[in-house]
Amino acid sequence: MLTQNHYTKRITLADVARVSGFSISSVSLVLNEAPLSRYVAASTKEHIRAVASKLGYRPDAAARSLRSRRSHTIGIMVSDISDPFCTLILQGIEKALHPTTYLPIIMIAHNQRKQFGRHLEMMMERRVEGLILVANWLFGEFDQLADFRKSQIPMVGVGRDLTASRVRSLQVDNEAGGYAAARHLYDLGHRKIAVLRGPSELADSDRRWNGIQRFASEVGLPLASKRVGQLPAADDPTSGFEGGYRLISAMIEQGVEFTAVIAFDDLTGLGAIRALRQTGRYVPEDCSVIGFDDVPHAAVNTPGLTTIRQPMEEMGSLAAKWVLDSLADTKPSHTATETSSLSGTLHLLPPELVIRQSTTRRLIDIRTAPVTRLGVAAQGRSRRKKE
Amino acid sequence: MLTQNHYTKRITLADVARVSGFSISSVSLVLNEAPLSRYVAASTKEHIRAVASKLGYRPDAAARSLRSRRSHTIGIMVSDISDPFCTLILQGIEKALHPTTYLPIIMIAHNQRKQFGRHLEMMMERRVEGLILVANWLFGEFDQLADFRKSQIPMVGVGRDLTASRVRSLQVDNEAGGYAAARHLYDLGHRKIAVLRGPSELADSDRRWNGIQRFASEVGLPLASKRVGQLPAADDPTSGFEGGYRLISAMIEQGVEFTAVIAFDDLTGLGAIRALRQTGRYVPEDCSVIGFDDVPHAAVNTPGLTTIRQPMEEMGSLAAKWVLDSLADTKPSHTATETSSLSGTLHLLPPELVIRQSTTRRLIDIRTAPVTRLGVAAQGRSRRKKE
DNA sequence: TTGTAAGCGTTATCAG
DNA sequence: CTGATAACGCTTACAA
Repeated sequence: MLTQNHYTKRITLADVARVSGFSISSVSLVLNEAPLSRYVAASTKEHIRAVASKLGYRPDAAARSLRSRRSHTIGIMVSDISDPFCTLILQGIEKALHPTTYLPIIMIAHNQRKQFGRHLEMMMERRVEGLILVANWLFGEFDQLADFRKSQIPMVGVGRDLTASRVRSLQVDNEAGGYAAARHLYDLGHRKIAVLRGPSELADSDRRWNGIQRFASEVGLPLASKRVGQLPAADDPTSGFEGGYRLISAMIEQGVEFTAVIAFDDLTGLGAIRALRQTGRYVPEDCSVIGFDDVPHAAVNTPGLTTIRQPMEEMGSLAAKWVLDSLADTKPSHTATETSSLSGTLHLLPPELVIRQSTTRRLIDIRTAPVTRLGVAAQGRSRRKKE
Repeated sequence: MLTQNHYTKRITLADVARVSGFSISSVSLVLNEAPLSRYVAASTKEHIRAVASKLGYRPDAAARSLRSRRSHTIGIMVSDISDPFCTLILQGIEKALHPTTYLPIIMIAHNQRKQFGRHLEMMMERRVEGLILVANWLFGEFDQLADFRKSQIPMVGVGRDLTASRVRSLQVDNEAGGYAAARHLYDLGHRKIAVLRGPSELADSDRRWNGIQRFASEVGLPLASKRVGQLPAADDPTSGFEGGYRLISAMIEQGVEFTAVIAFDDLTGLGAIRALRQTGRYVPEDCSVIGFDDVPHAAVNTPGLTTIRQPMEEMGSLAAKWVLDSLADTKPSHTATETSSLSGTLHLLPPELVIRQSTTRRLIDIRTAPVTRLGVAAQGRSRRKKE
């Protein structure tokens, strides 16, 4: 009344109290359905609620969290929102957080160091109660992470191994994925397999490669170095398309022979397909291609891209559950059994081979293979004449 | 000191004041670089700042916004985070907001009414100062929108026409897009053009169709109804792939002839390609396909999908600028020249034809057409023999 | 130049 | 069962 506000008059608890004729505290109790509101007369409750909604009362989040010292928010730092990999993880996080009282505060770093730092800073200021780091590509160490650690705020990383920054992390088992990819192609009869490794500064790249090598050595399959390419360093996850295209084009130009390609990720695989197609080769008839990730692109391509699937949504949900669990555990007064013992942990989830149409038996065997092996949506029915 | 907090002792202004030996207000002035801090001795400033950073002081966002009555946040409601369409708009918004002091608060509705409402509610409670609605698919009217209007909080919708809910909106010119698509195919010599319309409950669907019809009637091109299909209602934007696949499969099965397809969106176009391929037809040799949107899928498909591009990032930035402008205009005391006069406005941005490899001259003309017309990355060099 | 003090809208403790 | 009242951490007149 005194400080008559210009335009946006906000409805506060005091207003509801005044209009309803009850005290602020009663109103607060009722509207929050606090335990003590049990003793409030039903008629009173009803009246208060009616007034509140008639007035359009909405609690002020800032005041509430100032007083209660709880923000009820969980910070989600996403390195790149245009990458479907991150996006799907986000979806999983969202779903897990939805039934809780926690609100995800999403911030986007656009793969830029400065933004990471700035946003971590804001998350601290907003007093997030937990932090999930969704990283698809590079992710360095930041001062703020140390502060988060000190504040005992539960943190978990998804997508990348952030244990070096002492952040508990969640990731697909890249080694197993590489192994599965190699095995799939080998089982289809391929022996000359080209491998497109990821950029060297990505740890995943090595892990997948290790898996491939492990399988190869188990079955005695040689991996000629002329058939192994490596994507250049890049700070953009979609650069794989271009990279795959270039590497395969180069191999073809140099006369390197291969009947199958293991690509670092789906985009790289699609780039490979483009290169093959442009030189008159068809996938999968002339060459099989397998990707990694199973981003949406893979399924809608023709031919559908066979790939090693990362359970992205599941990863997101699991990460969210971890922080929720930590949050629940945090109540016990003494520091419990050292939650920090988990901080160095890296948890691996199993990948899954998704067979679509981009991989098939070596051509020489193809006539004898049952058509149904190619799957429902196989596009190979009217096979191109061999010239 | 009194309420010795168990674990998370927060550093407050009072702490900095005590340690530095100055008063809370001085510390506040200095750390905020407030106008009045001009009169503070340089040495004092330095000292205060040093203490603050040594102590690891971080202002409490809740307290700050409670006191200042400003949240410095802009709410972004995204209908579906897994849709690249939304994601790219988001990117644009982010970029425009980044240089400002406003923090985007992103909420994801997963295309579910209930979530929309719930999240709008939370945005009100968090006292967002502006609201951007990023909708790719359906978006109904919500009670909360009325409240936002009442609170004079600037709102803008991107992607869908929300003027029915009296929200100023920003959208691509769908009619022009449809027109351009039809024209492109016509110019390539196509006369039997199949059209896959979007779901009837999407207004965009009609607009694009109107554009197509307008062009057709201008050049006297008949659009036989047997060549026109319509996607079924669906609440998932990726359903277009399936839909396009089905519609084209059906047309083929019924012996309908066509040499080109205008798809409602890119996913629908990719579905069409899948159907064509599965019946032994190649794109673009046997049939051209044009999409709409230019989501990332379009570029990495082989053949690259020709499409009508929506300037999604630009749309996002523009939307953000609009709310920032409204925010700036809001200062003048008297209600200015009715900002609300804009509330019914629908702003259209021009689409852009992006020619890739999925469209080409009608086969009969193809031998005479210069190869360069197909673009740099044309995959048609080793053309399949006609059987 | 620096300090004092009055709130911002809630919640929670403690009397009545 | 209901009502004062004291914080929560910060900003900002106004005093000194």
